[in-house]
Amino acid sequence: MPELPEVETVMRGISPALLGRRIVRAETYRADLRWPLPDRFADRLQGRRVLDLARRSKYILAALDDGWTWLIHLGMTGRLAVGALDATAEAVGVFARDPGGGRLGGLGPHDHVMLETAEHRLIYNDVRRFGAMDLAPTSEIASHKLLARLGPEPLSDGFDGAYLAARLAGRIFSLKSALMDQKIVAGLGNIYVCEALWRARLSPEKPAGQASRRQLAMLSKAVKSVLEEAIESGGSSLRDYRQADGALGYFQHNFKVYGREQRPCPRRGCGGDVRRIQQQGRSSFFCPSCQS
DNA sequence: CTCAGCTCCTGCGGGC
DNA sequence: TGCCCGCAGGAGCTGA
Repeated sequence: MPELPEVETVMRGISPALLGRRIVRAETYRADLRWPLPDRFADRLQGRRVLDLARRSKYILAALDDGWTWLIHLGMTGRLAVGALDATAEAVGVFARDPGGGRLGGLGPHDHVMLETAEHRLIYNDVRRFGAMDLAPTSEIASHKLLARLGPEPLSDGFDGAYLAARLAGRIFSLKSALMDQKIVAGLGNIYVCEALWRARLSPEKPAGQASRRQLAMLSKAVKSVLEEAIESGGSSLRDYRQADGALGYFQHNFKVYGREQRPCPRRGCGGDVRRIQQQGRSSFFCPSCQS
């Protein structure tokens, strides 16, 4: 489900229940997600206090009080549902389902990890199990195998037109591929890549090395604004998720091109129709008449 | 090194 | 109604 804005929103959503809290109980219901869970995973979470919550790319990083960091990736379908155990606890049911009913009473299909603090229960659910969890020493977290080669955060100052120009010079692969490549920029996925390219009026098929400096400056700005708006949308609609299904994870976002094949391009005065093509086995949505 | 294609897994919606 | 096919928001791995 999640790209950077959704992961950011999930992290903020679980923060009230986890940050500064002690994990008093932890259980796993299968030994593997995408990869095997660490040895004695539940035991190693149990009793730990969460000192810090952060996001890097699409990973959530929870620093624990024993010097280890709990790393979470939601894959395609991972969700973290939070519910209150104590009637006095703050209700922070981001992505919670059936909050008033039996949800907390027992496990549902594809619930793989559960933990409790004094006041809340948090359940990791992942239908396709492309998600991942790991434990790594906090002092070495940046060199974790999954994080070490990630490119810059798209919302950081280091991600700009000059960076893209340097990184893409001479490259023959497409702009779509470039933005999807986590080593070039970390945290984008299929949806926001399509949206950013539309916003920058650049074709997903354009060879990356052929984009001008000016176009790449526009593109970096488009990436930032698309993500910022999505985070803002997620943050502002956070409360709605208390009783919403996780399927709304993309925040009833009004995508301009994603999923809008054959519908009119929403750009004023364009008049074109959105097309869908396949690139690297993934769908790209774009408007051929205003994106080149 | 570069890049395209395959792969893991499950569920859903559309067409016949 | 039931079956088959294509598709799904990720990303590591393989091999040309």
